[in-house]
Amino acid sequence: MRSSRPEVTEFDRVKERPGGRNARVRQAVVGAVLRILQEQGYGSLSHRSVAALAGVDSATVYRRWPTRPRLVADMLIDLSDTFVPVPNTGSIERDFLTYLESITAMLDDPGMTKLTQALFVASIEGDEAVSDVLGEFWRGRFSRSYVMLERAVQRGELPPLLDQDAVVEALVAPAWFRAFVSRLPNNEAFRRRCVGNALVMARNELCVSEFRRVPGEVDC
Amino acid sequence: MRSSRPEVTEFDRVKERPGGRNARVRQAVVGAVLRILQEQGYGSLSHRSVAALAGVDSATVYRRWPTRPRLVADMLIDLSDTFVPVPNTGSIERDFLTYLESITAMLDDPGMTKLTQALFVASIEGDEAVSDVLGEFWRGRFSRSYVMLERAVQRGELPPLLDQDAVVEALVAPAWFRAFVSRLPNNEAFRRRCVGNALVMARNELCVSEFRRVPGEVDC
DNA sequence: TTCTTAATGCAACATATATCGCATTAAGGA
DNA sequence: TCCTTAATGCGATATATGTTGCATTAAGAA
Repeated sequence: MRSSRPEVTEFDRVKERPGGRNARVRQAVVGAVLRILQEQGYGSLSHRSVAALAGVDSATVYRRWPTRPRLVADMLIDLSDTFVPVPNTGSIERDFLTYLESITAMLDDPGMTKLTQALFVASIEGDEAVSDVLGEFWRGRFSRSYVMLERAVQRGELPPLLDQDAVVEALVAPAWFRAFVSRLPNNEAFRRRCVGNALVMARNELCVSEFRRVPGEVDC
Repeated sequence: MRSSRPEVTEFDRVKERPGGRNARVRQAVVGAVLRILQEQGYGSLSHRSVAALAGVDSATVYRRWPTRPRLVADMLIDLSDTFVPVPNTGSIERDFLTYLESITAMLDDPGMTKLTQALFVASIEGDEAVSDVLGEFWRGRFSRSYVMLERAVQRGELPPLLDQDAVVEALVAPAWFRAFVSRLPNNEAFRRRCVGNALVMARNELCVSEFRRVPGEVDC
């Protein structure tokens, strides 16, 4: 079954007008979305509220961003600055601890908490395209931290790493888990334990990932 | 400033009627919430849809559960059966792997995915009381898995553990992180790596958590 | 400048969500 | 059994959320 839409040649495509008013409206809307999310949270994000803050008509917002998750996803594309700076202290232990402290500070900051929660909800409520955008966003954030690992390898603090995701996940995943799932407290002892775990993992990566082949030697 | 509500004695408290119709309505509503969440997801959960499926009036649902997150939280209180069985294979390595496979299977199952996502959204959109209920729910789920650790300690596979949360988090937090944040693929190699990491951590817990006091001996 | 037309603003409209008053129902006690 | 009254069902109402038609505006090309 083919669509009932009449066939069109490529020349029939809509002429887009990316410059001028088009871009101005997008900038205003996207900025309004960010402000509303940080100051009030996802529950206060509506096409109406965004339109009012951006100074455009709500019908315009509806036409270009049919759902709330798309508003969030499009806002995110412009959010190029990082939330979390990647430290460079000269020691991988201190780098890890500083980085994790920044992550947990971000997860505790009210504005960032609201924004992060909004990304979660948008990712869940949105369609496949939206969750792809958000997943790509987070992967980009965390891949920036790989430079910490590379510097440590160059300094000889760590062996060459096979899987950088694995080490960064060991460092930060428990903090996210506590913030959003178990809601256990996120204190200094907890962060030190995560740092120690990530370090052990990075130093014994081969052994850890293939533990089943050398069952007696798991702890290296 | 005191409330304008007239003072009341304890005897004036509302007489509750927990049995009979009261309980019947609650059971019908809570069951409807669970069905809607598993079959359609949080986006389809409305007081109207719940009322229709439960066979009660929507005003009744509004009166007893003013918000959607409260519907979810109250449903959860009745959900006493575990999502994830705790294995007992006789080997902590196999226990860990089986348990993590169950977790990831749960995170992949469509019905459970919708339900879990709904818990997330409800926790974010709801008030403090709701997120407390959901946090308590998850902590209860994961504390059931401590028995795996205790059996391993009794068998002599693991040393006595100081912090069971830490080990379980090392095992499961990366899977949650991938499912909801980075959306990286969740394959066999990944799960084995998580198991190996949790094992190393459990076997070197003291060393890991206090790495800063013995910097040269971090890898034990 | 003038012309074409995509995009906007505006208003009317439709539907969904939430609240309230009131008559009716039924649980639990006398 | 009858009585009291908390809880429900029903309808009216208010507000929020989306959609559509159309005249107007302004970007980009001639």
